[in-house]
Amino acid sequence: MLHCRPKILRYTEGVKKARPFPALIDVARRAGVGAGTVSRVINGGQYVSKRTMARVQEAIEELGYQPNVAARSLKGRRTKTIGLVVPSVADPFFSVAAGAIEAVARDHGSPVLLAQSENLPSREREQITSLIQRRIDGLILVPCDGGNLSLLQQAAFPLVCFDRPFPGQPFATVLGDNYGGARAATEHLIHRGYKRILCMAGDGKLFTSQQRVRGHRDAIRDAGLPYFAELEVQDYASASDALRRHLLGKDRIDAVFCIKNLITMNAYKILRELGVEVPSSVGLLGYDDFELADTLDPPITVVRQPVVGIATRAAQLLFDALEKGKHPKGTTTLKVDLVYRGSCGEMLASRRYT
Amino acid sequence: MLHCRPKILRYTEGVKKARPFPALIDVARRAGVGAGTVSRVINGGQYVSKRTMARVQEAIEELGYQPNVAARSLKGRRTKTIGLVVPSVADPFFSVAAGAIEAVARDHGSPVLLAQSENLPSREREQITSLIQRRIDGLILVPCDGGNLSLLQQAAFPLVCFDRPFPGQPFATVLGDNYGGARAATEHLIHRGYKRILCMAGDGKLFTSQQRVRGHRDAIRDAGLPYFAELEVQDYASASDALRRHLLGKDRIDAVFCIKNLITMNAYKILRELGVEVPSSVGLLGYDDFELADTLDPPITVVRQPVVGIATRAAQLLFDALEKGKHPKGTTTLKVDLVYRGSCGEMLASRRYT
DNA sequence: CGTATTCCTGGAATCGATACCAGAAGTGAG
DNA sequence: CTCACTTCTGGTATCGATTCCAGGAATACG
Repeated sequence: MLHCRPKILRYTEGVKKARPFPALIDVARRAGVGAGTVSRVINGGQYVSKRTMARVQEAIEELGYQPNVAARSLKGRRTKTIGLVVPSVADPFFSVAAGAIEAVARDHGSPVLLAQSENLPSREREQITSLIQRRIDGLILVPCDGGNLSLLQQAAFPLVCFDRPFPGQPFATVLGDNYGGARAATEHLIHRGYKRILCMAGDGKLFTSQQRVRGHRDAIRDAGLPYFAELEVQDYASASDALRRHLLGKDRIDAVFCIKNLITMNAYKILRELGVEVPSSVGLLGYDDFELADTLDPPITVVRQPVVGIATRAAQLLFDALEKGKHPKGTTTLKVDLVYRGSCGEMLASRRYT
Repeated sequence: MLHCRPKILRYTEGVKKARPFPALIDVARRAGVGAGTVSRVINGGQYVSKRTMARVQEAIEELGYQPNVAARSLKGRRTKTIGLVVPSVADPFFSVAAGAIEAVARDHGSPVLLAQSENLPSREREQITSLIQRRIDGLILVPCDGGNLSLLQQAAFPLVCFDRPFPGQPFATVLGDNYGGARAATEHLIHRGYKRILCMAGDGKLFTSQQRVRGHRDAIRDAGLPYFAELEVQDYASASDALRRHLLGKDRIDAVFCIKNLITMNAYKILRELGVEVPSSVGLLGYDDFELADTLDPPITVVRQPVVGIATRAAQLLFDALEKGKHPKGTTTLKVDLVYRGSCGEMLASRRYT
């Protein structure tokens, strides 16, 4: 049943255009075999005789052949590449996370396409679009906006979020226990006798901030302490001024709870600058551990998130989806540690907050 | 001269396999036009009537069409993607650099394929191979080994190195002035009256370490001070012990010059732990600025590299090569600043080292 | 009105790897 | 030696977008 097969000259032997890389067909010609055979050798070598295999491998070697992933993924619908969208890789939290994710991805043979959203919805959209056009197999996302839902649903690749959930949507998500961590932190401050605690929340629109503020608030309420709205600072711009004001004016605060890395460091600077005694006149507690937190004077008590754990888990969930087909749903919340140092009273051993 | 063109049914209209994304041909059919026309609309729309254009754009909208970059780059030999290989993104220096590079790349419409080498030659090779197979348009590399030269030469895409040069090969390179920075640093220490300076060099095999050690050594020699080999510590493992020994034994040192971020922080910790008075009994000077360096007690004098400047320059060189075809060669060395704080004598204004 | 020019358009070959199919070659049993 | 197999091989359609080419439509110009 041979139907008319017109002989089409596909790979013009005569005119060799200067190609940057040799293609599979070049290997085939050099080894004197067909294209299919070379492909078989590359992919495991089932149904190829030892002799042929050796000849092909020699040709691959000689030409320095490198398979073209673009062509491969065009046919096979797998790019073996995952996407990662974070607000900013310069942020220590996300840079450590990105490093961990790259490590997992590499172990699975997939490089990472890195994109930064800067917490801007429009930027996030651009970046996701760009990744979709590159047909990534899966995406790890720190979402900053719910507006890209339709984009992602249409794309239909596995998606795992970390650090923040996708607003209003049950994608697989890996979080630190923001509420619990903040609550434990504030309870610790209260237990230490601090009563008027300034909560420096950074960007109040962010999920993590909101959760931590909530934990803080609940701890205050449950301890029966009065709640003061003016003791929650929800933006970066006015944070330093607010802290100074509350340290110097009347109704002075006696503790500061900082909800993020850089805020803690900034608060520490200001406390030093004003010559405030820590922890005796004002207590300081930060969210996120940082290099030197244990060396400052006094060492800073912090809530420590398992950054690598969170990122690694997210990556593993993604590859489970890709390789074992088990689509992850639901939220994984990882425990955080309260690391007692000296900035809100005497030092104790670290304790895992459950 | 129409030669026999057999009618081949390429895009089987009948059986529609469930494709994750609509293809260009789907848009074409929906709009009732040919494939070429859709392609023209997507790419600028030269030679397309307004009516057709509108119809096609409508179809694109309705289907949520996203061009497939793999197919595009297969034909066009441009992936619009660049590669970035750094030792580790978790390292603050490289994470800031990666952020800056991503920002430049994004402005040029190219996402970044991120790979970590962990300073391992074999790992570096794997990562570069992987990037080559993805046919990146260009590569930004922090080389850790010269063994991959042939690989990169064959690949023949533009390559820019930063932080370190490619061993023995004149690829385009952007560096901080390691020699000059270290020399100025040590001169400053000497000028302040310190005479017996411990140089903590981290991994002595790294280019940056070697250059900085050289600058340090030359400064010592030119000042007429005696040179002691035992005052150069060339590995991480023994660094802490060495420092402790030299602080406590006989022939005590009177200053420490740390060649990298984390080493400086570590040295500071040890100095505090031993209760050593800084700067009165021992001076401390670090390479690379870091958060809190200005807040420690005393604030740490450091050599500050223009990290963002270095990374941005590297990225710009790459895109100049890609877009304007001007192949960059040669080394760009950026100036570094000596930031006078208090850890080796009284504070002065910062000075740019020329 | 005919011809030259420009503007638009559809269709096929192409990029490089894979998957499938048909058939050749080799093996073993009867 | 034949038949039924398994093993091995070459050839080509296919993925999706671009880039040609040929030719139709529309306009301009003599």
